[in-house]
Amino acid sequence: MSDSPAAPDAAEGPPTAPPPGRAPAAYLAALNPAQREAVEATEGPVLVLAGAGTGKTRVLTTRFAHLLMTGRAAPNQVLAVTFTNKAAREMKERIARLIGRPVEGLWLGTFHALSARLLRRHAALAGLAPNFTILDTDDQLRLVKQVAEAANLDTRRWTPQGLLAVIETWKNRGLGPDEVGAADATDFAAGRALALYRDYQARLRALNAADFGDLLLHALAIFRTNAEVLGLYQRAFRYILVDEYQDTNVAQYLWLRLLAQRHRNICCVGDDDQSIYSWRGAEVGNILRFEHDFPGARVIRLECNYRSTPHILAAASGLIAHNQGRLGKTLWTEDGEGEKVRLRGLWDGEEEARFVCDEVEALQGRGERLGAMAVLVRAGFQMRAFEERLLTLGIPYRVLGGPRFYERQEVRDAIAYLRVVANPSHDLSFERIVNVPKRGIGEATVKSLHELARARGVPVFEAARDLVATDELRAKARVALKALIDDFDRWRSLAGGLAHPELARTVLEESGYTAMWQADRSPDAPGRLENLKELVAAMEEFENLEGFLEHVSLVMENDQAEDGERLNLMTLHAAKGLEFDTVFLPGWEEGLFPHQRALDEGGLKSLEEERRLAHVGITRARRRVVVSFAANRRVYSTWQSNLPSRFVDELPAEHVERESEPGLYGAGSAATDLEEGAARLRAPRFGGQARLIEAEAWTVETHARPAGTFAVGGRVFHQKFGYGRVVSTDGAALEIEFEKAGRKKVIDRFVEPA
DNA sequence: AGAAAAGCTTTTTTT
DNA sequence: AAGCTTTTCT
Repeated sequence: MSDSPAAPDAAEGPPTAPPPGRAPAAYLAALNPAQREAVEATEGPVLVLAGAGTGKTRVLTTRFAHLLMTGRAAPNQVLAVTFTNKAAREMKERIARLIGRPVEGLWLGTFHALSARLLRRHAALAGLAPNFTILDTDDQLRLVKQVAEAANLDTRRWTPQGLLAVIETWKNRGLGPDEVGAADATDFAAGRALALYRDYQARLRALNAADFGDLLLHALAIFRTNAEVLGLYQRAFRYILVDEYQDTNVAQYLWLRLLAQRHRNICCVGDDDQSIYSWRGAEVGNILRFEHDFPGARVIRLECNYRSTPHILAAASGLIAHNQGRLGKTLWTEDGEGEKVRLRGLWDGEEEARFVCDEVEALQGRGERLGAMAVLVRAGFQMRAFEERLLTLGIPYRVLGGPRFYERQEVRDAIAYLRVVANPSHDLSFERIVNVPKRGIGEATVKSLHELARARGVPVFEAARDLVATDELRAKARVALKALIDDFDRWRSLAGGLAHPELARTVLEESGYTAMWQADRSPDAPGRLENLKELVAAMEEFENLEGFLEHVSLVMENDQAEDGERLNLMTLHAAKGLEFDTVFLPGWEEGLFPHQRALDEGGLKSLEEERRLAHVGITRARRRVVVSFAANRRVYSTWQSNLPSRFVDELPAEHVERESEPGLYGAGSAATDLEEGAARLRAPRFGGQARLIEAEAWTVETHARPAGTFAVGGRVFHQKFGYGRVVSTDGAALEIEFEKAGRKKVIDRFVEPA
């Protein structure tokens, strides 16, 4: 994010009048009518429902440029919010291209980056100093763990991760500890969760730190309690643009609503059919309720698709039409027919990988670019089979969306060192590296450090300084700790005279951190050293160490170089926003996609989200979609037989080319026993016609078990969980207390009376 | 403090 | 099954 110091109050001032009616600017002429409407509807609340491939980004950036070029707003009077730094960067570039020069002083960035910027200005109002640190996920977890342990929570029964998840849910909904009401209660930790949340927030404040959720929450709290500050920004931002509105959570919605209250010129762009992040707090409801939340809102639908062929579009539309809760759009295209969506059933996951990779080679042989093809999987573990096969065949590929650069252990360790150099009171960082590399400062030592620091209310680093002057510690630990403290003191004194990348290099050398990895003989050690070099190199772009550290937690990412022609391999989630000529969608099996866990835990809502995910997958393709499923798949240790996904049947038949091997529908079934399933599949194979009929008959049979076979209290048997008793029933959903596996929710067709 | 043993998990992921 | 984390042992 460009961080020009433009004060919001300086942004007030009469905008220059729009130029009198002339021929429409060239940038408008390039739009279709709906797009143009979305760009020109500058006043009042506007919801742009932008289906996949309908030119969403183009509308957003053109609208921004339009506001500037017509003089409706100065650059710092527009607030533009995105979800990822990548999206923000792209938008900035495209605006610059439209305007013809780079624009400075934009309030364009992610919710978090913008909130952080606001919060630095008004930190005191949130009880923080302006130089507060932003915790990453690792730090967060460590802190939650400390809080849980300090409160004597049984962390086996109630994991810190679980507690963090509860806290994040509250934060996503804009609830600080004092706003969590009875309705938001959770039975986590036997009702102690709220108190722990309070402790956690107190610890954050003591550390002068904010986690990601806090950035929004604190900004929100400031807006709510400080009319003056809110008014300042309400007046400053004449126009608000929001990208990916379907992904906003409640806190973000409230944030937007407060800021938009005065001018009411808020334009949200999104697609309810591409909402796939509810599990991390996104509320589809925000987009579904837009007209209600912003009365008088104009809704503009972008339905002309510039990406895919009619068959692909029709398949995607037919599928998504099975969802209930949606605003509804009809995508259309002027494109020529193209190929139907191909559908292929295979014996197992390996055969599926073989099939897909053969297809990739065949397409390559026909002159298709590898980089224009992608394999989109539901879950990470599916990738292994493809990688193996691709390596065998020598097809170059890249995996998108792996662990991010700044999430890597060695990068975090290095940053922790630098943080402690810059700020001795960064306890979490100090604790992280105090014994990395190993110095003989063990758990016991750290614990006493911690206790002392807490008792005296000083940073751990200070406590360490005091402690080494005493005989509290064992000689070995004391000497090591003393040496570390001296090191840090020395590095800090160096900080003035040394360029910060040079300082970083020195710290990593002298601390023994680099040496630790040089001595490490594991295969990934060289890569880690490489990453450390990259980190130091990345520092060059910042003016000083502080500047680097401020940005690192929010906006650092792995710049995956576009290194030539490679097949793209990624999860469906990671594919959102991308497009390819050819898209392979493997693993369309019940239990995998839709995922069993979504089915078990979230009911219809989750099923619909899974379906949206399928919709996202199909609409990534420009020209070719190949859907496949495997009858058998090895999941962890055991073989599992699977049915084709229900989504397969929801693809409209007239747009699908079924080319499955005979006999592959309907493997599995009540015969969860592998032998039986395998025997069925080894049986003589039928011709296409017969096979389909068999499959349908089978489907009817499995879905047709009469409801009410299971009464509360009845004893039942489940293939995976064993014997149990029915606790309650809710249609097809049974809650069963299993003798071995505990209480589970299962679907009735997976259990039988015992 | 460090090594060995035991245990646990395993959808999706940004900031 | 495997990889990682936590617990237990020395």
